[in-house]
Amino acid sequence: MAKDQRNVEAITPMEEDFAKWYTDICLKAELVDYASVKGFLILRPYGYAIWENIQRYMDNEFKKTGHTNVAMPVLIPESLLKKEGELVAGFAPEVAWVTHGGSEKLEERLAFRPTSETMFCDHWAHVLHSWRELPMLYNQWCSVIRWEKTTRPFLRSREFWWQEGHTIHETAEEAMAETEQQLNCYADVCKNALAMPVVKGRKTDKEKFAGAEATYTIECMMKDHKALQSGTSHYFGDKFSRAYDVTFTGRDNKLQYPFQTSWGASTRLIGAVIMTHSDNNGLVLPPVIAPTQVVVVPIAQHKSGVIEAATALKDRLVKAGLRVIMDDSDQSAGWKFAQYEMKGVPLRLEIGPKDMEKQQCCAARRDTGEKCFIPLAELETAVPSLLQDIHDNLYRMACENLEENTFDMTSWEEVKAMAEGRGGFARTKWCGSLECELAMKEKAGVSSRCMPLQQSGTTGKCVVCGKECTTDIYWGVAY
RNA sequence: CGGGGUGUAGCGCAGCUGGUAGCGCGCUUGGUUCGGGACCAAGAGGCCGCGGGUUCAAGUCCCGCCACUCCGACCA
Repeated sequence: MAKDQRNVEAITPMEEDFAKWYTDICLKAELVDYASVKGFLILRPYGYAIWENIQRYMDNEFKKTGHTNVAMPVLIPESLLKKEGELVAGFAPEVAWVTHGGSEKLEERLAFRPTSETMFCDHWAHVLHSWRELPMLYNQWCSVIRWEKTTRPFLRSREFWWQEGHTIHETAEEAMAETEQQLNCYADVCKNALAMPVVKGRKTDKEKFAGAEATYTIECMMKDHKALQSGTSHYFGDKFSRAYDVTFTGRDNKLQYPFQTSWGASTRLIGAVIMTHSDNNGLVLPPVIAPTQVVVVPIAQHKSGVIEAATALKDRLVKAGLRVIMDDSDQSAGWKFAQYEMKGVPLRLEIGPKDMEKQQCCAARRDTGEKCFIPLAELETAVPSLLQDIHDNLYRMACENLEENTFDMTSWEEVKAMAEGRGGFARTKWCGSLECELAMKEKAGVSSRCMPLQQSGTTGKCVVCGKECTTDIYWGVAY
């Protein structure tokens, strides 16, 4: 009836079709729109506001550890891009090229950056002279283009927005420490801002970044038990320095090559947040990144004093430092409830004539749907504390999902059964050979996610070949 | 790149065997409503994805293309 008439507004339940559920949320929570070029996205105001909050939070963290922001050009001359062989080989199939300037054909093709290592190296080759100038701790916020074959909002698009940190250091140890520090930074951001637990680990040679000596990753588990790589940190050694001839005079007065890192996290994090917390009523946002943390809905707003009471509520919370809106539009209260649930607003406050009499308002949590009454006198303490509870609860539920769907396994047959069933992460022993890694993909249908930083230290048998080995590794089906 | 699905109003769709479009939601205006997706009335809104063909006549049949989407392969 009324419900049926509203079907247009409803989203596909995740149990029915997880992929459809996901894109429904992206569109109906008004995060994105499809652009006119395949694989390109428009971040709508609400989606961009989420990204801005993630950006602000991360940028602040980067600055705490001495990083500064820079801006590099979007175009890379072909000759520059090709100086480091592995990087070119890795990215060649997905580089977009500019071939004309106005009506004239260019002498040399220009690549739209798929990542900016080459330009940072080129720049450092110009400006770096002495060990005294090290380390150089740079970051840039930008978009990059990779010509992906299949695309999905936030998870894989041909253009995406991200930050890429690039640093050079005097010693390998320092660069390694930086790589690790930034991996931990990402994990902390996930926990404290996005309420997402991660598995920290190192990628196998097969899965590591083109040209890197070591790639570290944070892997998240989505509600469908698939893995999403949500951030990476790379250690390059002096490989790029040598390829691009970046040198400095060391303390010993000899010419040396600096050691380099890069690390990145993108708008994919928004996809991760969606698939970690959201439900069949729509988006669920952690309070730290929610553009609107509290929505005030006046009830029976035509009655005298209600709008004023709702406005006062909003003003007090804004003054307390929260992001709050009050919706006195002509929609029915029920419509507003559903609408702000769709948009993932963490907390809704209702105030009507009955509440005004009792000097209270009604609070409804987005995460659990629970309602409670807050005495108006306690507003400024009760609301922030509720928001904190919501964050903690989201994190706790995401941890449960990760833990309950991570399994210790000893044979590829078990892993296969899991992958084909409810999914999840399989934690096994691995001998370290490419053959066994490939076999897991072929036989069990999973790819290696990472070798967790926390290794058990025990000895066991490789999940494929049965050889004695010590390395713990995670496998899963990935986005 | 391979396989499937879908393109008709802003959104979701109907339109059987050809006769140049319809429903619901949304939108606009006015009124009554408001504690879980309100109701009444009057309106506005269409190169039926694009290009060819067949036909007196094409949303409908045929061919080609494009876009979106799902599943693989590939892939930060």
